[in-house]
Amino acid sequence: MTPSLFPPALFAWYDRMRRPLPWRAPPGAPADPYHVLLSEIMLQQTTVGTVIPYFARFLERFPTLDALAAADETEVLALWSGLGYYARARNLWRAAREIAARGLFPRRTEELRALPGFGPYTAAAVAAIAFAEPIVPVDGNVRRVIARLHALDLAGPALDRRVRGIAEAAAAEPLFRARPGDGVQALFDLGAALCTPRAPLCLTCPLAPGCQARAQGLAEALPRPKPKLERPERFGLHFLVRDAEGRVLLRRRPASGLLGGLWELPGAPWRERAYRAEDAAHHAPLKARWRVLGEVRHGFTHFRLSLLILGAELSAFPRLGVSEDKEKTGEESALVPHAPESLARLPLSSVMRKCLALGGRLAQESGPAHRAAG
DNA sequence: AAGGCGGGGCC
DNA sequence: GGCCCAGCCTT
Repeated sequence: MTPSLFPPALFAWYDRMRRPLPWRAPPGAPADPYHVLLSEIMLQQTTVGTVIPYFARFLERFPTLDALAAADETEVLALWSGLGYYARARNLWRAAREIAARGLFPRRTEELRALPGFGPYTAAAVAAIAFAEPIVPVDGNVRRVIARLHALDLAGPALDRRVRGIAEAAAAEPLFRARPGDGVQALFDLGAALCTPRAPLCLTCPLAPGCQARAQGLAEALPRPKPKLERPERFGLHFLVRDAEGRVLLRRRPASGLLGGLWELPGAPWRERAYRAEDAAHHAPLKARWRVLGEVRHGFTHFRLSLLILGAELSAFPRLGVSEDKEKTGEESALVPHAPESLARLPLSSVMRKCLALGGRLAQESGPAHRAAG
């Protein structure tokens, strides 16, 4: 007897417990496709609590999909600053432009899948939530719920294949076909509130009666965690230099790759060996009396980063930006002075905002320049 | 199939 | 500290 993914108890629980998230329409009302699209892109590998303030700011600045499509890519990237996975911002902007140019919002999974940044999950989620297509998007929540409901003691691609098959079969269940958007969001809420990765609250779970992992005492043990990959340490050396007006020298990273298109403090390439303050002479963007401002640590998905930050104050910047556009030649992009009040509207990563926060120490303590790190 | 791609909240 | 999150893309 295969358990149902969408029993009546699930909808009853959802109708009582559903989270009033800002992109959700009131019960019974149709969801705004633009709101659903925007939230789903933001929610990729990102928690609800993190997304909510970003979602609000985006809607305030870009109330409609057409407004987003008409914006500059850089402004979208700036509004995305701190949210991470910045390719999402570019893809979101490109997707909005494609939809606006076409004049019709794609409604089916197949059409949504063609938009940039729309993989199998996001396409299915938008189709189900915004357009009531009976398809079950498989995210981390759904994978966990299904793995437990069917006691799938698998991992990796094998688990994904089984889960996908079960999700496709579940899409045929009558209760789900009557309320596809509520059905998938019920699974999300279930995964967030009850069927949690650790310490699941099976006692009040509407799926508990049919849950095979629960019956076998395996609920918390499934799904099996992926083997952990090691995170190597990398080191950088960056320079925070200000002129008398408080302007900071920044450069733009290449448009693709890590932190693509974001501004950063000039510095030396990130490497496996630590830098010392003495390396300033070789890597500094200009001649100055550099002081150690501090060390900034930051964790990325696949490596840890430790940045040594040197600072200096100049009365005025020397002539900068010899070449207008060096990016095509593969060289570093030009240094550009930025006023402090403009930083909030600039595409900046969280790690660089940490570095800039050390700038407060520039104005203080007028002691002698440090000669060494640590 | 595997790895690059952010960041923060939680235990 | 490690783990996980409403994943996608490239190789």
